[in-house]
Amino acid sequence: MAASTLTEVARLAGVSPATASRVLNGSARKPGSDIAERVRRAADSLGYIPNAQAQGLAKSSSGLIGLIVHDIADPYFAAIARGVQEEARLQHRMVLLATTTGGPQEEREAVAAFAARRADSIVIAGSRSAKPGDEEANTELAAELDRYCRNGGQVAVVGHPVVGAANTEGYHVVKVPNEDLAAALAAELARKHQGEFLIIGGPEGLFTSDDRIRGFQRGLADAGRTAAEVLHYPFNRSGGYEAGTAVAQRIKDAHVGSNGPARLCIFAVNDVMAIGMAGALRSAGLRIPRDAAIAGFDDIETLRDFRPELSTVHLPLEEIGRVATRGAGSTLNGQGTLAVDGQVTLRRSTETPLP
Amino acid sequence: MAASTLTEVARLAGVSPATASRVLNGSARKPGSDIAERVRRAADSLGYIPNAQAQGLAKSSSGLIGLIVHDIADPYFAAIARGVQEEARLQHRMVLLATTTGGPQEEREAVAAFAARRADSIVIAGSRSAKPGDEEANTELAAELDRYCRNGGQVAVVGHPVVGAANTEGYHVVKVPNEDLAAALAAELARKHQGEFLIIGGPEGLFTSDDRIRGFQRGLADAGRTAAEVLHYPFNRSGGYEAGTAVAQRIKDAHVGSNGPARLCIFAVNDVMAIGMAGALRSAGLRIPRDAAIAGFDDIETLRDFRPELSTVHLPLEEIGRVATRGAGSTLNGQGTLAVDGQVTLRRSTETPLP
DNA sequence: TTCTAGTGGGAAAGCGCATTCCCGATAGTC
DNA sequence: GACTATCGGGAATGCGCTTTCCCACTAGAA
Repeated sequence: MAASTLTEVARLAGVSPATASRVLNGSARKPGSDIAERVRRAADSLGYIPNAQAQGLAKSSSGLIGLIVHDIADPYFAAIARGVQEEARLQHRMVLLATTTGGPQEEREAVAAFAARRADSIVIAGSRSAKPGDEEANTELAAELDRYCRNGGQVAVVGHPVVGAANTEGYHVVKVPNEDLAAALAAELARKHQGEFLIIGGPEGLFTSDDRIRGFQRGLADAGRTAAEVLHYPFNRSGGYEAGTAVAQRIKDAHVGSNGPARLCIFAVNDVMAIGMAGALRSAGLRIPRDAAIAGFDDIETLRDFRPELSTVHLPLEEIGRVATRGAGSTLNGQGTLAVDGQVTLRRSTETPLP
Repeated sequence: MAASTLTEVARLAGVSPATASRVLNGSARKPGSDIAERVRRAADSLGYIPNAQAQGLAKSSSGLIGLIVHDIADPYFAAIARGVQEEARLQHRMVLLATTTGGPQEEREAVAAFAARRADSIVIAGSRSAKPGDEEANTELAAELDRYCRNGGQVAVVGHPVVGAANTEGYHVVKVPNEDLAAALAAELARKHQGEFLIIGGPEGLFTSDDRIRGFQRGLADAGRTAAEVLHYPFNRSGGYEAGTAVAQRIKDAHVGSNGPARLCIFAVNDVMAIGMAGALRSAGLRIPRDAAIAGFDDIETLRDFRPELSTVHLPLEEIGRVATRGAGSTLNGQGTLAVDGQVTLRRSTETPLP
């Protein structure tokens, strides 16, 4: 038994397919109530489910929202995804998920796939990158997005515009003030922290990472401190852990002469890296904040149960997901920049330990 | 400018739409290489992207996999989603996401929406429930699934069959031996733990929770221990926290007379509840494992960085997602039960503290 | 009464594609 | 060389639905 069609419903109700369509799927024209009732009963008894593909084809719109993340199991993306999902539900749309661990090339494929499915809008949450090898892929991604927009699609990018993307109508950017927030964080930390600073960044060329690094350095400079050394590691927990093992050795070495330099303050450009870092330091027998201070960025939900409580910059992740989806959902405001704000949040990991 | 169509490509290449279709979208018949080349060039120059909706309509299949979870930001579901996503990519399909915080009613809607989109298969990861008010909704959900299967859809349910679902062809269950694993956990804990046991469960009627409770009790009984008291709270972190505040008071009261009873051992039926519980106890000034032992279930990735290290039952969550997707992807093995296994994993949270 | 405006329903034309069927041309067989 | 199989391409149909256009009919105005 194949799923029953609108035509079958119409026949059973003794009306034309046109009328059945008008009754069952909101149309401007409302058929008479007796007829409507008859159609509805017929649909019910047949267990009619409209074929969204056919509807989409006829109306050329699909009720689909494409979401691109690097890794859905990363708490950062998961939180954004939750926001997207919420807003999508409000708009009676469904979310189409794509994960792209592998950079612009995969993102381009995802955009093409979404375009093929005629998604109404696309939300790109993964961070943009301008790594040396990625120029071409980035250009292609931009071209793909451009084409998608010109065909009436709506795009919202979280954090940073896609390199080289034309400022087409339908192209939105959810602006996250990464740089300013990182600067504010640095300012706060500089106030209460006398020792050196160390920055653990993602790969060079990753905008989110670069912005935060730049901001942090600016904050330090404004506070009259010397620039911090920057280490580059993968932009995930493993990267943080890796960095941590290296840093742990340094810290120990520094302590050798005893009466060593003041405690190091480490800024990891996102929370998962900070968590990895903390894990590595702990494995090495170091304690936080006793032997080093650590701060992260994002304020992912995981931090709630992480100890020591991690200083970070709070970002309204779900809200970001909602805003992006909303922005990409209504063509009303045309192109434009949507903004969200964050907040420096100091916790125990950067407190000065009692002597 | 609207997206270009196959017909336009064909015209530009000077061939019929049929030929263009055969060239661009893998057909059994391969047109001559010169013609193929011409078509491909035409498609390229027009930036042709096939309309998946139309393809789906014509072929009546969509390349879509529907995934139903309670909350995509919950680490448990996020991990499963990652597995589903991986496998979907292998199958060149896309994942359609639905979150249903609200029980069978919403799940039914999600299934209907997936059916409307003609998803090739559906993976249901949220746990089944048989709460008193849910009978009707459950019946409807079962009916909806049944209809979906009869129309050729493939369904994979994680953990527990949907109540009342007919054993239709195309209906798969990924069996998780919750009960046995919980029993094994209880056995291990009974060996090293002398004091009383306490079980923090989810709402009554939630199968996953009930199975684990039953298993744990059985394990205790087999070890000659008296049955544990069971408390019911919401099946998430908040539920665990709530339970924790109540339990903290008990523990303190018990200690009042000093020389009180042996340390309590708490089994929370999933890790997020265990984490919430641990958080509440810590807030109340209690320490783990000094003042109480805690064990969870699932071994979510978050545990890796949680302290104290939580004893739990390891479940291969990503693998579960993959297996479910695979099972629901190939109609080869027909209906049937797919199995995964877990492993009791004892860590510090249930160790006996040094006196 | 006659004409117009308005109303409610149906017929039919797509939406973009896959696919069946058909047909001309070429190759192969005796 | 006549006949059949095979191949490569095109015409046409249909997937299930929306929407425009058209028509019959009723009601109101002159």
